[in-house]
Amino acid sequence: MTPVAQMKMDRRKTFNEFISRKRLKSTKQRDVIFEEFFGNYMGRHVTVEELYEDIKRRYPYIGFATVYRTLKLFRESGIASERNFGDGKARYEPIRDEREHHHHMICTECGKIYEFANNQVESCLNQIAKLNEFKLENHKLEIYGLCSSCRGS
Amino acid sequence: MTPVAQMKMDRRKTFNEFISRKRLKSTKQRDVIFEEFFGNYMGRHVTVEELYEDIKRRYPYIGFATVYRTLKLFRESGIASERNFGDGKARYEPIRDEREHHHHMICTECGKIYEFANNQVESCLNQIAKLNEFKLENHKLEIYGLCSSCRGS
DNA sequence: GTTTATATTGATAATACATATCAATTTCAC
DNA sequence: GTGAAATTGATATGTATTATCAATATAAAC
Ligand SMILES: [Zn+2]
Ligand SMILES: [Zn+2]
Ligand SMILES: [Zn+2]
Ligand SMILES: [Zn+2]
Repeated sequence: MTPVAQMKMDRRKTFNEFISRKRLKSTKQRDVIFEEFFGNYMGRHVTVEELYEDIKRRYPYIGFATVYRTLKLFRESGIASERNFGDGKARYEPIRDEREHHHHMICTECGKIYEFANNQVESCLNQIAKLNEFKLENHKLEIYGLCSSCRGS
Repeated sequence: MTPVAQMKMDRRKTFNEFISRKRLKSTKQRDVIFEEFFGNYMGRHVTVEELYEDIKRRYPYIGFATVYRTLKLFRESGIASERNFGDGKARYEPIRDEREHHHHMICTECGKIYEFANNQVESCLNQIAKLNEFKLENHKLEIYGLCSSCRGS
């Protein structure tokens, strides 16, 4: 089994456990949205609208609100992250590796999103929180600017 | 003259220059909003609604949209920063010192906003951008968690 | 000071994204 | 299968922001 397929299976397991722990129900719609999200949007940052339009083509009976609600469930269960890059639209990305933690560079010209991780920054933030007696729960770090393609033009 | 008063005068000058450079007009409303914003909200992070409610008490003739538009002008002219801390409401803060650059810690319990600055983080971000051939225009860094008062409870 | 062109204003409508409502339907423990 | 409870999809509502526009204020030209 490929690592990606393995990962997808792990997320499915996590989600199923979440569903049963919370006494929720598994439905056809949730299955479809899971498959679409973890099948086609690995490493991407999709808006609810985009995912809905995508799914609607093959599953026109699936409603808008259901996609919203399901992505929220994905987030709650810890298999997806919600991101917000200042354009007013929430974006979701599948969590690939629980230990993986990354931030984003967003090109203000073409809108492309790049990812990066940096241990030094992370430890700095922990230190800063500690210094201020602040219990760090999470943090948000984004770089906005021009990507290598766009800065040349 | 106190440093704060001096700073306020500097911002006023910058704004006036912006107004005349862009061939805009100075109005009674803009004066009132400037006075209120730079008089009572130094070091704070005020929402449009809050500022509007505050101003309305003494200047009921000033409209909602005007406050929105004026804060946007403050931002464009470089005398105010717009911030967004994930509650869906834009916040504005007077820029105290052009060289000053800071980020925020937001308490998820009481909503209090703390400021911090850190040179090491800044140089890390510059390096990261450079490494990815990314032309850094600006960046956003926030720490969410519990402040010292709230973590104790 | 008067005229005139243009920017501004405030009330309100419109937009955009997200959430709430609710009757009909589906799921699942029994 | 039965019934309680969750889910669904269509739609309404909420919330923050922006657009519209006629009336007004400003400032430059005269
Ligand atoms: Zn680009
Ligand atoms: Zn990402
Ligand atoms: Zn607190
Ligand atoms: Zn600040």
